[in-house]
Amino acid sequence: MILCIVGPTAVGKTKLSIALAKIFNGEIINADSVQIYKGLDVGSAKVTEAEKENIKHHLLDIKEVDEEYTIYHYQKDCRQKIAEIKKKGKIPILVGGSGLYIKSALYDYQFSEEAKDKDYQYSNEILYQKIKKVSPHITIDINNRQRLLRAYNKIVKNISLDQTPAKPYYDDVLFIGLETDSKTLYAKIDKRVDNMLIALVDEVKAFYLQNLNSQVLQSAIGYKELYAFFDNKQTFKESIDQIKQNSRNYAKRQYTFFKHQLPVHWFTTNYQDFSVTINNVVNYILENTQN
RNA sequence: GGAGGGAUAGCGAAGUGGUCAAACGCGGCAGACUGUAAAUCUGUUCCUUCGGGUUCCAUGGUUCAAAUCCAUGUCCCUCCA
Repeated sequence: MILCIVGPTAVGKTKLSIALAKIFNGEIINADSVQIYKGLDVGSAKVTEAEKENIKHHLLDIKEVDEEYTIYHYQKDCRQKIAEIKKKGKIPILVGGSGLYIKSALYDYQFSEEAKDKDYQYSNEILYQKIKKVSPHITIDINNRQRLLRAYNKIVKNISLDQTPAKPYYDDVLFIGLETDSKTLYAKIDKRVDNMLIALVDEVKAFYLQNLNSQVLQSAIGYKELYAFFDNKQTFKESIDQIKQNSRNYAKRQYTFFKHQLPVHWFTTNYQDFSVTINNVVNYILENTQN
C-alpha cells in the first residue's frame, strides 16, 4: 500500500501524515516542490524537527536553492524512495501540495531524457502554427508560451506530442484529501502568514543579502513577494497582502487539480478536534486494505 | 463664508447625447494541466423562467434617444478665507 495525502496549503496535511505514519508504520515522502530545497523552511511551512516526532522524512532539503529540480528528477527520486520504503516492509506516505509532482511519480508519465527547454525567438502565433502542423489535434492555448515552447522543443528533438491520458504506475495507492470550506481555509491562510511573518522576513533576507536569485526564489510564494519589497518595488504591507492573496489563489488551483486529476477520497478537516479527522481517515484506510 | 473638482457594476477606473449592460485592471467564481507546477494559461462575473428585465448618487426636466445636457438636493475632495 502507498498512501498519498493531498490538499491545499494549511489544511493539516503535515499533522495527518505524522499521525498516519505512526499508526501504519510509515515513512513520509515529501511531495512539495518548494520543500525540496534547503533553507526554504518558514515560507514553505516545512515540518520542523519537533513536529516530525522521529518519523523518517524523505526528499526534504535535498537541493540548494540555486539548483535545478523538476518533475523529471522528482519522478525518479520518489519512485526510488517508494521502493526503498516498501522493501523495509513499511508504508510510503506521500504528502504535499504539488499535484503534478505527485501525478508524475504515481502515473506513467514518460520523460525521455534530462533536458531543458530552449527559448526561441518565434512569436506565439508562429510557434502555434508550427506545432499544429506537426500535431493538428493537440490542445494547447496560444497564449501559454511556456507550453508552446515545451511542445516546440519536443518537436525539435523529435519527441512525440502524444496527449493520451496517463495510467496509474502503481496499483495500490490510496489518495486521501483534506479539505475545508473556503472561508475557513482563507482565514487559516491569513493567520498562518501573520504568524510566520517575522521568521519569514529573516529567512528571505538572508537569501537576499547573499545576492541569491533563482527559479524557486522568484516563483515561490512568500519569497518572490518579499524580494520585491527588498528591491523597493513595493511596500511591506503590499508584499504581505500579496502573499496572502497568492496563497489563497494557489489553494484554489490545488483543489482544482486534485479534484479533477486524481481519484481522491476527501475528508473535512476538523480544526477543533483533529483526532476526529484522523479517525475518519484511519477507518477509511482499514476498510480499503485487503489484509 | 468664497472658488473649483468629483459621485459609474464587489473595489479601482474609462466613457461626456444613440454603435453602453457600460472598455480596462483588481478581486470573486469556474476550468486546463506529461520537464519553470507555490509555475503557466483559459472562461466567466447586474438580474433572468434566456423571451427579456432593471442600472451609472437622488429627484425633476430637455430630447425621437441621457451614464453623458439642464435644474435642485445630498455626500466627498482640493484651494482661498
